[in-house]
Amino acid sequence: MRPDPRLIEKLFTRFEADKPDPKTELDFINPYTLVVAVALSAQTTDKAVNKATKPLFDLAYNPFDMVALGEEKLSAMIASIGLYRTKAKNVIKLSQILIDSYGGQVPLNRDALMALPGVGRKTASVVLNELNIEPAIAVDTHVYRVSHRLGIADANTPDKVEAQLMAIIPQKWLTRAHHWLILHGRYTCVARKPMCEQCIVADLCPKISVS
DNA sequence: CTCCCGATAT
DNA sequence: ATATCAGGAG
Repeated sequence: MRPDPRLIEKLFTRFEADKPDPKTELDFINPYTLVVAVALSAQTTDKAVNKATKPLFDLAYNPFDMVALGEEKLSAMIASIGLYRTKAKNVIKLSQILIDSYGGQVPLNRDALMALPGVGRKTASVVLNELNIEPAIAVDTHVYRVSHRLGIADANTPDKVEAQLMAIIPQKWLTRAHHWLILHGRYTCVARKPMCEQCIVADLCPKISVS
């Protein structure tokens, strides 16, 4: 694996000028709603999640109100989202754990977050990074695909790709890099038909596509 | 590895 | 019709 340092330099310098302070496109109003929104976003677009969480968070923006709402009603409110039954179950369980073990607050460390049902490494990374607890590269479908195509990672699991990215990306960009890679993947280096004509680093891209 | 799963783009 | 979308758990 020999990533081209000029590619990262060019891509991130452009993003830094264009979008110096990127943040998640998921709507949330506090750490709790951030955890829930990210957990709901698995295999689902941010737009679809936001559409469902808008009325939901109006009713329940803390674990107490969420548990009071109950799994049945929650399930109905997020039925437009993929994998909604599993997610409803997880959100209720997770909320109950926050009440029982953390006084209704969200524990802001990786181990505690990952112990919550429906919260894996990727979701924990998003939360920790978004709340500026610690720099983290959440390797989702976009980051995985983009990293492979750009030739800045070649490992075959999200965890290994994360390690490669952490090692390659300059410290000053670590916190924002994950947002930038997602934005690049979501709007330019899209899965089906990448828009290489409008890509800032097309000239440096090895153009290795991934399935 | 399989299952969970609706909305949207192609 | 089918691939894809801020994955995680059994």
